[in-house]
Amino acid sequence: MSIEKNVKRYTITSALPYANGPKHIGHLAGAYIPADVYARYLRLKGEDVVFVCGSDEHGTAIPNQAMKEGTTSQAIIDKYHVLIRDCLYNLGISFDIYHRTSEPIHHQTSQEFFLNLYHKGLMTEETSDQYFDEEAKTFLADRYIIGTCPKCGNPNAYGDQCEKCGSSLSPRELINPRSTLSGKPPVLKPTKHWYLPLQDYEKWLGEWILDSHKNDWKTNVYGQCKSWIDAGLQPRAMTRDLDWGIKVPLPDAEGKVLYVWFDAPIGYISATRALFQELSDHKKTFSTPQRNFGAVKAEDWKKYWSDSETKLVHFVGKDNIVFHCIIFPIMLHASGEFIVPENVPANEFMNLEGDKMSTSRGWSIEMHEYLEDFPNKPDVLRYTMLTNLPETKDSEFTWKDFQAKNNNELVAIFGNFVNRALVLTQKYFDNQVPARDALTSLDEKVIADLKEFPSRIAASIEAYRFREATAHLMDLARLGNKYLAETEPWKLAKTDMNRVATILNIAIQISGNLAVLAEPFLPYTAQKLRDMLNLSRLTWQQTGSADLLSNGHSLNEPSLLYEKIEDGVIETQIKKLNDKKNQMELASQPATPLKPEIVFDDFSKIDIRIGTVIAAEKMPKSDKLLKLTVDSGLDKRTILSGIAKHYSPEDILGKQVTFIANLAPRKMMGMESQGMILMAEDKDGKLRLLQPNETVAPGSTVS
RNA sequence: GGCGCGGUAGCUCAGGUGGUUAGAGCGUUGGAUUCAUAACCCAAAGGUCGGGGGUUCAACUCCCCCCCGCGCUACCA
Repeated sequence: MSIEKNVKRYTITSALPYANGPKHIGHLAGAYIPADVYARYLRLKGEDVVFVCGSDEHGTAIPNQAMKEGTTSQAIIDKYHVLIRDCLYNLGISFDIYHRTSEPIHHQTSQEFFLNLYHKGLMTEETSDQYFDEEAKTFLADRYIIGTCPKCGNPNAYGDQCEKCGSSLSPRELINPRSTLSGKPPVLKPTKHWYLPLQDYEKWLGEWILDSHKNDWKTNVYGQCKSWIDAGLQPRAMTRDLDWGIKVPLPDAEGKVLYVWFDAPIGYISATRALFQELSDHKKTFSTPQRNFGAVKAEDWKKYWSDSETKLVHFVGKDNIVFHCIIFPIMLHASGEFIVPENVPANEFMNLEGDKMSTSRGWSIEMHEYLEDFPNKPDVLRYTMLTNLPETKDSEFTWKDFQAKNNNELVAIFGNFVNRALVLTQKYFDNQVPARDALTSLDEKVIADLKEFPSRIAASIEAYRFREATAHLMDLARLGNKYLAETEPWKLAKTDMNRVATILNIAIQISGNLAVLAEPFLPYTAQKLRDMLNLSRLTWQQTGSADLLSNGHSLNEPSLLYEKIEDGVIETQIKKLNDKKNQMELASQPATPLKPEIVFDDFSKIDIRIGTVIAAEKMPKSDKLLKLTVDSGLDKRTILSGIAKHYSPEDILGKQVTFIANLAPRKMMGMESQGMILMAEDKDGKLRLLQPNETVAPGSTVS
């Protein structure tokens, strides 16, 4: 059972975007929009909240991207930091600071964190043999080593993963490894690294998550954590041999940096620290304070990370659960100086038009693309995402839905109600808020209903049910439309202006409430509506009232809050999406690099033959393996082949196949495979049989 | 295969600890209306709650088995 703690302040974090490229809108669904709603809501309530984020700029993928773009790591992070930051701000994500992990204060914070654990004896040292490029004089990150995959024979498998068969590898498993830096085979050299013994904290995690957060964490998050904890944790290296990152602050650690997943979450702390540093210095290099923090001292950041009366909430996507629920909390807990998160309301993924979003495959809507194509419409995207957040399972974004949400809800319900109320007031009362006369029971009921909305919306937000909260907001506009439909003030205008005055007063009060209550969800709309109503910023506590705007208060000229989106615009986007994907497929897949040269003798050692599949069945307990019996001309042999995802046993039965006949037998899943079937791999990873043009006798050799 | 999360109206999704006729929005159909960006408002049609067992007076809700989707993980010599 979780203990309700007395919350004095909130620290809200959104996952740090990795600055190796643009980010698509799926990220918004997980980490940014829900966090922003939460933060804006708390600020409206007057809570003491900081909302921090920043670019994650370390790790091997940054230098990788630099190589791809033919530039430096620094240039990459500078470019994408600015791009991502500006997109997030333009979408209304109200960070108090958007920092970056390349800043000195973050290096310092991370190093202090590391040293603290080190000096407490909480890190273990281990020396192991790692690949070293003698020419480049550097240890090679897993990704920088290419070799033959021991599992599928792909000659260009990376040291951490074979992209052909998808298996995760360690560099030592590669056959004939070579460095991508020099092309030479690397040599093994001993290197020392520092590990965090995660397994020592299993008991603590069990108590903290499994016992005390069983009821208040989302089931997907809790289940994921339980799965990890039950499986047992392993020591995890917190350092790497790399020249891009934060130096390990120890004397014997030349050429070593902190593991990017060690330093990245510390970025939340550094960002908070930088925020208070800038506030106390009256500088705004990275900070964009969203409220008046008053006079603060640089050390005040500590309250947001150390005080038990602070509620820490991490907003992340499901890919980040393990880091934010297991590894980072262990770091925080082990340090003895920091609080651990109160909740990690991770969302699932948002798919796009029926397929997974992916920047690299071109199946995505990038944030900057949206902002270019739909300038001044950040709220439409926010609304569409909010109504369809993947809170309990993967959800789906479609352009048609985007159009429908805009046209049928934002325009037809929200915008229309406000417009009706304002236009009628302009028409009958010269843009002055009319005074209410005697109330009918309907009026009283509407006023009573209105009063319920703030607490209803608040309850949903506080339970991290943002989709539901958004629906409640729209229901308030519905209440307004219904009220006007039932009272028909345009008819009464001919007979009873006192009645019209009463009705429009109430309609205007509902609009005023919308202006405040919409702020967490639709900040640009809220601003525009406040301007129209000539209303200053109010607090959440003031809402629910039917006296937000006083009698005689002057309104400004009404204008439309939203505009319709025509079919053509949507068709253009769908076409653009498909074009982008097709273009990516052609462009993004460079031919795999050439293998080192061989001589004829090397080739002739391989006995390649044609055989016929005379029996085929699924390998029990395996998703990937097919057990084939092949008539090789010489014998009938068993060959296990990892093609189950591409061919069913019926597909392949009776087919001629090309196989390596003299490969040493190898046991897999307890069964011996006597050879290897050759396959062509298409760009999308599909495997296709390699067959002779016309049928040949089983056992025919290939040369 | 193991583990986790899902599988509810045409579509996108809600449905603490089992209990009257299973909900919302959109879409569809019909009605009403004209203040409003032909929008709003009312109503109806539409679901054997993935399939099969079981527990119970009673299950969408608990248990078991199976099928499908997603994620992690193991096996694609």
